[in-house]
Amino acid sequence: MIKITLKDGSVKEAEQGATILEVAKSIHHGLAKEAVAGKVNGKVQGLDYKLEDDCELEILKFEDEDGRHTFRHTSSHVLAQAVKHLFPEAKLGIGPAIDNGFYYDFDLEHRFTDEDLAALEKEMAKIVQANYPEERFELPREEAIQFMEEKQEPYKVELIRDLPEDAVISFYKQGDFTDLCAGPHMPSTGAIKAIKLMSVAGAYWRGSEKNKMLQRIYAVSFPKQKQLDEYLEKLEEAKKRDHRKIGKEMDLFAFFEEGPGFPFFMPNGMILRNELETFWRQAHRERGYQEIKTPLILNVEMWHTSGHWDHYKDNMYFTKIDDNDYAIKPMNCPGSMLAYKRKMYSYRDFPMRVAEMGQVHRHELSGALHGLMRVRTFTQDDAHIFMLPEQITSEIVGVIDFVDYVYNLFGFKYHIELSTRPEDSMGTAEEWEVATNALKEALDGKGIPFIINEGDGAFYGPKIDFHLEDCLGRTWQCGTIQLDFQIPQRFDLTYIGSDGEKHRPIMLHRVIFGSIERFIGILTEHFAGKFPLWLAPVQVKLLTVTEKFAEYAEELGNKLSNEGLRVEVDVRNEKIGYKIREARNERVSYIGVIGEKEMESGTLTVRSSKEGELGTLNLDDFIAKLKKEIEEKAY
RNA sequence: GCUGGUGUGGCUCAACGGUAGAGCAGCUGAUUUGUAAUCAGCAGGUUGGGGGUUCGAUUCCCUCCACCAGCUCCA
Repeated sequence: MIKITLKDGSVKEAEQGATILEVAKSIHHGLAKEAVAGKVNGKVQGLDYKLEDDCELEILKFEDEDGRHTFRHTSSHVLAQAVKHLFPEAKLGIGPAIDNGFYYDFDLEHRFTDEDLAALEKEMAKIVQANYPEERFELPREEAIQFMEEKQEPYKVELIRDLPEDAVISFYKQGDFTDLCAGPHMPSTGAIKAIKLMSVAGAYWRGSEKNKMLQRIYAVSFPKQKQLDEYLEKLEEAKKRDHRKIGKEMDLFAFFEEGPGFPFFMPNGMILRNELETFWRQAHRERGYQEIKTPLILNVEMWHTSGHWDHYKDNMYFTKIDDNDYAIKPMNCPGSMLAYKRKMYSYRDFPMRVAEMGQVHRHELSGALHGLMRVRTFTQDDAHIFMLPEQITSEIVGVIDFVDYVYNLFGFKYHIELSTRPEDSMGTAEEWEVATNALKEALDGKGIPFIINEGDGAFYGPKIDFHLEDCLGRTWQCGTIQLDFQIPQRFDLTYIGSDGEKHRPIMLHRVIFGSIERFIGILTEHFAGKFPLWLAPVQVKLLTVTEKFAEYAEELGNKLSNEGLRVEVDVRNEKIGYKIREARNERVSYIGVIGEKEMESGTLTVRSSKEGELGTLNLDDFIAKLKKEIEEKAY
């Protein structure tokens, strides 16, 4: 007998060699029914995995992330099997589970159409119906290669060849289909009751644009049809929050064919933007930042000095002035370096925090543009912090806290990534290591979890990235902290130390919002257009029941307006239901209805976009409520 | 940039080898109305641009542009 410690801490005895499924059955019949995999001493295993020693065991259901991955990984094999049935000439790429589903890559001359996807769904249903058991087997390297060569799967052969010498090479067989796979898998294909093939997209083999582009089929699967229906419904709901849709509906911003990737901000959008900037300036003043503004265009020589010419010119726009070459800035740092160099500094001046709302232009690939999230001109809420070596950690921590404060203000969830040295970079390995460690230590010191994003740093230094989610759960980098030993060298920045000698300052680049444009995109989707009151383009809209009350409504409107509130008054000769409907569609924060009883009692009947009906309030109470809400930046 | 898809009045969409239609929005008039659409009338489009096939193209073909999904890239 072996001892199995379960997730709740209880200990269960079982015969040596018992499978996870058998243990699940012995705990509860229902649990065994829902089980999709197990976690043995922290490692995910299939339900048929035999427990040989004392261990910790967690039974995984579809609701558990690891369980869901196993379920969908098996789903991807079902997809591949279906494709092989219908398109035997298709060559297999890879087919992993991802956060919200799974995909499989195929190399195939024929292009998958919507009709093909429908046919594949049917074929997959047959495979599920057949309930093929998943049979695992291992092969030595040469045999494995030979096996896949015989099946004419060149991509699989390449994968096997690239596996480390000592790797166990395993395969999973389900009916007439066998795939190279580390597993684990479901015991059989039968549990995958609901499958939806979502889309086909091109994807480079192994993620490199130098390789052939394969066809990737994205899909989702669930144990129950109902779960799939709910998922699809949720997706539809999420799409209603899309900032491109809401931006149009609320008239916040616009794009025109004349300027792809160049957003126009409309009056309502400018209110949001200006409120954000006002808040930003105040918050920076409180934290000891100065503010500057540097030009959009500087000569090309300077971009050689900064290193941008060598490492970034494909993303830059250029222009000529009097036959001399100039570039439009893609980043604010070089301008900030010139500003720094205008005078001498003492170590006593440090840390020196210099902020800039800087508009930059970058040539992004046409296919990468996405509403306000990725544009070709955007405003970074930039700052450069010049400091002494011993100030590095406290400054980084200060910025992390600043970002956290701002994101919490909106109730954002975020995750942090640490991006390390890219292939195309400046500086020595030692400098990169020191800089990377400084960032890492600051995060570790605060006990903040982060993931490492290898090779994704800026060309001049490693960075901490703060990622926020959009309506579909896609994440976008917003805040970033970048430690830079390179650009201060290139511009020969100095300060006078306590020893009277010249030294090189350490510099930090950082943004909080990241880009105002992207941040507004995220805000819009996060709040579905129902912005916190302090940001709302229209805070109050007064609606008259009939034209009789127009004069009184205008008078109230003026009073509210004089209190600094953004007010509109709708005195049109329309039914009150119609006006309410319209105001709601405009996502006005507070709707005030004014009719006979309100005029007599000097009140208004209020409806909040977030709280619904609030009843009848007198004007002073209403103003006080709104002012408090604005003051608190409540959301 | 790459792969696939889409492009019809301000918005959402219909039609289709025979020269475009609806709803909403807009304008005009009537209605004076109590919590998500009052009624009627009017106006609005060289069907993304260019080229080709055809007696005839919005429809078929080519090309360019933009947008959407994904890849690559990134704030």
